[in-house]
Amino acid sequence: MSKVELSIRPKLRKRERRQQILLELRLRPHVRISDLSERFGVSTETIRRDFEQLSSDGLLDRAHGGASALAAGHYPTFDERAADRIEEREKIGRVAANLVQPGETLMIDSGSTTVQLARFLAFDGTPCTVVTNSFPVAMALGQSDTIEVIVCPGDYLASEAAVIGTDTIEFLDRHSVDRCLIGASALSKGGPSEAVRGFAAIKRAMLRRSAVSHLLIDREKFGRRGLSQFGDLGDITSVISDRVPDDDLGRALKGAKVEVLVAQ
Amino acid sequence: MSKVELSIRPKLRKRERRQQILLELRLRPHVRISDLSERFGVSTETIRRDFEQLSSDGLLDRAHGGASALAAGHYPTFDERAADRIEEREKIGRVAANLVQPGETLMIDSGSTTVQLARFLAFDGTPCTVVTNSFPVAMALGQSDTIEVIVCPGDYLASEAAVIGTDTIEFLDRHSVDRCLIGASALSKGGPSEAVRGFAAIKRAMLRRSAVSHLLIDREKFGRRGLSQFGDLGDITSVISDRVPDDDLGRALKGAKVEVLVAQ
DNA sequence: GTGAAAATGTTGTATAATCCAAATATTGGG
DNA sequence: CCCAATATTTGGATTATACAACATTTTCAC
Repeated sequence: MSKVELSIRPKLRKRERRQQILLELRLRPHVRISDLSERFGVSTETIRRDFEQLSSDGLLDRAHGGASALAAGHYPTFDERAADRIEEREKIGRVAANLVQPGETLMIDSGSTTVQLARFLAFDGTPCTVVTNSFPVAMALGQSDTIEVIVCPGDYLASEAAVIGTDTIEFLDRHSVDRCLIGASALSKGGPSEAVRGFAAIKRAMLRRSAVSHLLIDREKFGRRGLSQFGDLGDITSVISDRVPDDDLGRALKGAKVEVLVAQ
Repeated sequence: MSKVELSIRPKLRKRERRQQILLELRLRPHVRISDLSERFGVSTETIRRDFEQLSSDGLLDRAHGGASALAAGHYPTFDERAADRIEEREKIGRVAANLVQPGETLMIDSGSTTVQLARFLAFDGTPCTVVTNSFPVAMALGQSDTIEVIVCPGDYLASEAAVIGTDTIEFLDRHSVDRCLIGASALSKGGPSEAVRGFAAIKRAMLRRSAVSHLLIDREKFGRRGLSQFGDLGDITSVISDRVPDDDLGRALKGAKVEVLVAQ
């Protein structure tokens, strides 16, 4: 009777080498195949196979000639996000950035569309003060020296590179701003909703603390429903998207007197 | 008489693109030339030329087919380009990570050495709770699911990717931890000091709120004095460095009963 | 406008990395 | 010790990238 050792201990040499690769990637963002093969004294094919498996195990990202550590947050790589998809988000972000008047105070939440907004805001250099719970948003805005960025406290959520929790909510509740610009996982007649655990409360707080509220959302999310609703249509001043909502949702928005801005 | 405008405004398009590249590298560790050229709608040669300059400015690392973020933790600004001495910092970080006991609460401040510490802590997976004002530290720790990361609020300082200010100090003062692990710009007989504006107050608060204090500092900084001193030798439990301090400083440390740990 | 300078694009060639398949070496169980 | 399974190496065809030289476009001061 053969033991299950075969699967329990799938050979030490290979395992050890792959562990070393992962360790290396913790310390440097990128390793080259040629360097590793030289260092371990194995052929490049072997390293390539290691990369292949580690990559399919989701432990690293492949690159031509090497491999890199996984992105800190939940940012899809270039190949994942379709070229047209990011274009839509850029358009939405640009339109949203144009809404901001010099000297205003803002709240911006976490999300791939709001990061685009942040990039345009930073590029335009519109002087303003922004409160955010998102690392990428803060970093994008930080490139402009005319924008003051205030970061919320909270529990760090690595998958989204943002902070959440009661500290975050309390902090938001101590501030008041002219506008908030937030994303959502879905928008239906009932209102906007969010799939990421912990984000709904953040968005609710931002809606509560700002005079004007903009929802940045692409067409894909129309009509859907996320895990938890964080407001109803009446809470939103305007929706910014890449397409006009269909009749059903469109009527509901009109009924709730929500302005609809379509990018391009 | 020609104005100096030529150097003042070296074209916007290129500058913007390069900033986008750097931002992208903050969000993910590696970018490909092909992806960037497609995204910006420029030829691969242009991106290659961007990489070349950014690399010679010490802002990124080149790789075959792309570029990766610098191994050092804090994001270098245009004026500074000291990217080496990584090995020493890694050693110091490893030693510091070994000091942490499972279940402890920590405060970790911003700095290139403390980021190395964070990487080792995350790699070891030592279960603990960390309060930090540094984005890179939070992101590094976030890779481990055994570490709870609490981020401080505050004004975002882009050059260091960290938050500072009264919100940060107040937040720190509402917490108490077992250990703090902090860096410094300099260490002299008079005590540790810091060159970055706004950081001294953070470090002072962390020293105040923790039972045990470790100073992570490489040999280059011995005997120097930074802009503002943030404590005296007696405030420090131990110094972790890559070399024993010289006689003068060494005696002072011994007199103040500061333990000295030397990495390798 | 106009011309010079900078930035970008294009092309061709050298170099490097990938892929594939077959041969060889290594490992662990019996 | 041998066998079978798995790793690893090797070589050559294919593809991607690097680099340099030159052509083109854009920018901006005049």
